[in-house]
Amino acid sequence: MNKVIVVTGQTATGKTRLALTYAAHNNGELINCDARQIYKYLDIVTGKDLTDHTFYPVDISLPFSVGYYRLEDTNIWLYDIAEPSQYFSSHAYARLASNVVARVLAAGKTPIIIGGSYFYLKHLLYGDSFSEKSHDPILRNQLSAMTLEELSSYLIKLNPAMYESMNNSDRNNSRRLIRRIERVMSGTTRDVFENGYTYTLEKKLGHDALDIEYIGLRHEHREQLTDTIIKRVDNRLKEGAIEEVQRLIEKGYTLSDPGMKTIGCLQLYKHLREGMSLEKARNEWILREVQYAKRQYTFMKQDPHIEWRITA
RNA sequence: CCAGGGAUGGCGGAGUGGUCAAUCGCAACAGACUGUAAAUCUGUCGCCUUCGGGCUGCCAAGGUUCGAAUCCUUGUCCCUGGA
Repeated sequence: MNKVIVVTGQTATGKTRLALTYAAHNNGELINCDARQIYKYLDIVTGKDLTDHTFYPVDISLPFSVGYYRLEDTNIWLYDIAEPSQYFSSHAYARLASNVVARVLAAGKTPIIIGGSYFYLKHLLYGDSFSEKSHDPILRNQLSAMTLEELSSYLIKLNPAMYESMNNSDRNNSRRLIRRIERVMSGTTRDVFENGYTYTLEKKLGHDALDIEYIGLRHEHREQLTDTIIKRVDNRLKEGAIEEVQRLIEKGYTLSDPGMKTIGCLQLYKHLREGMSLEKARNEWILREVQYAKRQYTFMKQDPHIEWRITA
């Protein structure tokens, strides 16, 4: 039976280190599942673990530059697949990642999916729909001018059941309302997670069954989390995070580009362009990252398959 | 030492006699998550509670008033200008 290893969990828990150990013992290759490391030029801020910056492209005829880097004695896939200005989605991730998983399996190796973007992972492991209808930027743009009340009544008019199925939190979330409207208008109203937490990865790959080892790494408590993140942020600043963001600014990227909203990048942008002090930018970076780590665990702990481990 | 300004819940900051346990923002805590997810959104947020309500409360002490975070007196501390 083909083996697939998944290493997810909170940020700054040493996922890469663990994944590399797995790779060494299982003849594995790493597949990135980090929503920010998919962006080019965001290396230091997102903490890409690269020693050799030679990129080996592989054409899989999708509008992203898929390929791998060499890392220690293995390969790491799905770094640097999109421009910071490029729209990316969980759906695109699931397609790309399952393609790469198939490729690695075909080469007789063990795919090791690694990263803390649980929403992406959820789509890859449990998502069931590969609808060809993509997002509709024009529609989204039009809808984004509407108020919450207008969006709600519009959706109720289009499909009351769809609105009814939303919880209070989502009904106040204009992005979610817009996406529902978009789904209704494109006819993709089917539940992508209709099978709950039943793996759908096999089906996507056309494999019979996969032996999935699914690890989640988390911090023991808040203090440890905070300490680790402080060290990490200071380290990235030392490694040249500011200069990296400066280069992005010089390339012409602005806060309207998706990649620029990355934690750390955003704060350094404010420091470089909006007069925020470096100290304040640093503190906000740390804070946002800690908050993010907590959100990650809230989301992930619902997944019954994750085998949790406390990071050392 | 003189003149003026100010002290509000973990922080910032509204409120200038009743509808104030006190707008709002942040932080914190909990949660949501069907193509932006390191995103976006929701709930709680003085103490106690049988969730009806009860208690303490806006620097301190005293006073005015039916009633004070809000008015008066004194004290303490902070800020600005002048000696």
